[in-house]
Amino acid sequence: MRNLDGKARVTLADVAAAAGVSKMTASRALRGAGDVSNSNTEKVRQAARKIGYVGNHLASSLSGQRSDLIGVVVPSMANIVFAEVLAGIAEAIEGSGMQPVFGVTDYDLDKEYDVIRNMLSWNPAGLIVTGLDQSDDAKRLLENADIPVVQIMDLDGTPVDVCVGFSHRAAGMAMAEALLEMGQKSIAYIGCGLDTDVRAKKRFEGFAQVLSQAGLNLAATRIGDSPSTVTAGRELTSQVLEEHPELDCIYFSNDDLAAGGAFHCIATGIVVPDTLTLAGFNGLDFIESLPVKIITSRTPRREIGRTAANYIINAIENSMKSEARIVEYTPVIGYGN
Amino acid sequence: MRNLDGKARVTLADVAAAAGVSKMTASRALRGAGDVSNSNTEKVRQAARKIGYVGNHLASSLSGQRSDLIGVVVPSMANIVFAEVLAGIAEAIEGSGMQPVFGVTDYDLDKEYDVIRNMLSWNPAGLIVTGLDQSDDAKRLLENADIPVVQIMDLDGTPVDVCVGFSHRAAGMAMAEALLEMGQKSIAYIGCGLDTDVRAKKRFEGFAQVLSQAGLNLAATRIGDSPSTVTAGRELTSQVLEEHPELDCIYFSNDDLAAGGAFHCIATGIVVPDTLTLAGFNGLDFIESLPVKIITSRTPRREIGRTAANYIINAIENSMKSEARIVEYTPVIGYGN
DNA sequence: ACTGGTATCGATACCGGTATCGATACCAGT
DNA sequence: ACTGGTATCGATACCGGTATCGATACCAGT
Repeated sequence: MRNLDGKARVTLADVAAAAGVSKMTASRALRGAGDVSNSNTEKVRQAARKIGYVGNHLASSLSGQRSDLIGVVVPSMANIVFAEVLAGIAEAIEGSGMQPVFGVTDYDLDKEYDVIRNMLSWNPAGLIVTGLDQSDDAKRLLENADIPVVQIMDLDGTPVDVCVGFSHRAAGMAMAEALLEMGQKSIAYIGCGLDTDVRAKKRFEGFAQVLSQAGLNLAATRIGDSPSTVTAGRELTSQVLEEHPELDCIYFSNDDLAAGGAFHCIATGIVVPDTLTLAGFNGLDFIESLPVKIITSRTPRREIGRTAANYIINAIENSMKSEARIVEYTPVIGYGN
Repeated sequence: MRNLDGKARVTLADVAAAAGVSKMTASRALRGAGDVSNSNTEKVRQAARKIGYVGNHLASSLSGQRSDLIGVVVPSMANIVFAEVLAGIAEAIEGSGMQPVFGVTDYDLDKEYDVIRNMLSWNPAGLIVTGLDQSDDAKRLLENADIPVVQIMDLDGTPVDVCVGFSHRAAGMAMAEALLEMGQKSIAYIGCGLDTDVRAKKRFEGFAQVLSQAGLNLAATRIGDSPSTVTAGRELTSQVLEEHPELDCIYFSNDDLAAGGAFHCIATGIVVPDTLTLAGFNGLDFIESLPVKIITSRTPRREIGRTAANYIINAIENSMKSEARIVEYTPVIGYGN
């Protein structure tokens, strides 16, 4: 790396020399670490500005035995939900001097282990990991990491440290109750990728449980292998309705699929929600703008990201790991927003 | 950080001791750097595995004068387009030992400068930055960074180093030509946030230029301040059509707005595309599943991310910065996919 | 004049790796 | 027996910061 003049990198030693103090004093002055006179602090700051000192996070992190990196592990980036989580994290981190690094697991436990392990080798200040269902090996890594670890987006399980999210099981149950209360009788379920997306599966289980407790069986269950896309939702809905034209309600594993269902209904003239009620999950922004009303559970993705990042920042500033703590959100059921 | 037994971190020195060689030999063996006998290589590998050595990227990066971090700067994470770019980057990086770090600029030039500067202080191996329109200060940082820099998603301007993307101006022009060829006469434009989203603005300019060269003025132009959301698109479309019911075509600054327009039409019974043609930009996956056909320009977001990351990885492995190079994609106009 | 406390500063060691260079051993060729 | 080359290894210095501890100066109180 070169500085603005194309010379070799400007180091703290250069600043110290320019200010006429020792490296140590320069270091303290720039960090505001105290034990420096006002006049020297000012001299160092001016020198740093003048010669364009930037600082080297690698060095300070190595020396300080802790980096300013915050590791974020998400299952997918093709899903707007996790992108919004990252947005919340970036928002909370901004101005704190921390830097978020991310890894994608593709809903694969082995890959997740590798990603976590690789992240730990950066000595991050904290880790934000999606979900509670890591492999045992991965959990052990997290437990022994000796840094704040926040597991997000789920509550159904035993957190390693702190946990910020909501219960998917409860969310599925709540949706079942809401639909039953609306008087739905012939209810189908459509989902995708339940073998890898454990949280979608939890919702499904909670949903089915409430129905069966109410003495109702799912009129149809259709679980696809493809990713949860609008296109898949439209296709699966078409298939299910062909076999079960009598349905009066479909619960989808998420809003993308549900939107696909809505599009199928619009295209084929099925009146939603009068003839057929559609329900999704997440409360994506565009749901409220759809030309037909579909029900969804609004989840606070961005807020979860923000809360998780803030927790880590606080834990670092107070240089301590708090006792295990859980922040629970409750998805709100409604028509879009 | 602690190892699996709760002891203090396992270092290379521990591995070396366990294998009965020097740190240097252990280092070489684990990196496959040569100059190590086969027997010692094996001993070191086994020792490392046995005591659970993980390595410390901070130390190796600092020592090696270059980190394995790849910095990624995007304007927003609430937009699925950039999330997909990140997905492509993560995909390409996987298994290379690199780690992506990201920063969000919120379309703010000052914030962008800060983010870039902050990233450089991590001595990244390379930088992927969205767009060509950084501030002069930020450009100077990039030019002097002495690492591969890839600017993505745009081609209209002068790249600092390598450039992977497409021309937004040309994309806007192409869409105008396509719509003219279809016989559209009374064309409106609806966009959001053009003062900050320079790429959307370039598309608009190219679009308007072709129309005016064809002797056509925009029948209406509506530029909102809100973010480009489906909801905003629906609302703005409603407003524009109220004032200009005679329109036969609307070009939106992106697919989200266009989808909002489509939803408005569906809700109010306007037949798309027979009565009103709608055109967007990006080719988001769900466009092809909409119950009405809208035109869009499909952009290879994921591929751009992948290409950019691969370029950096190659540049590092060949330990050289190639001459300035441009990878140009051409968005494909059509109905969805 | 002496004592104890506070403010300020810098020398030194260290974080955990890698680059560099010299040392050593061994071998083939003459 | 001597020479030159190659393979292998490790001592040392270094990357650019920060923690720690001791040194110094200065001041107020007696």
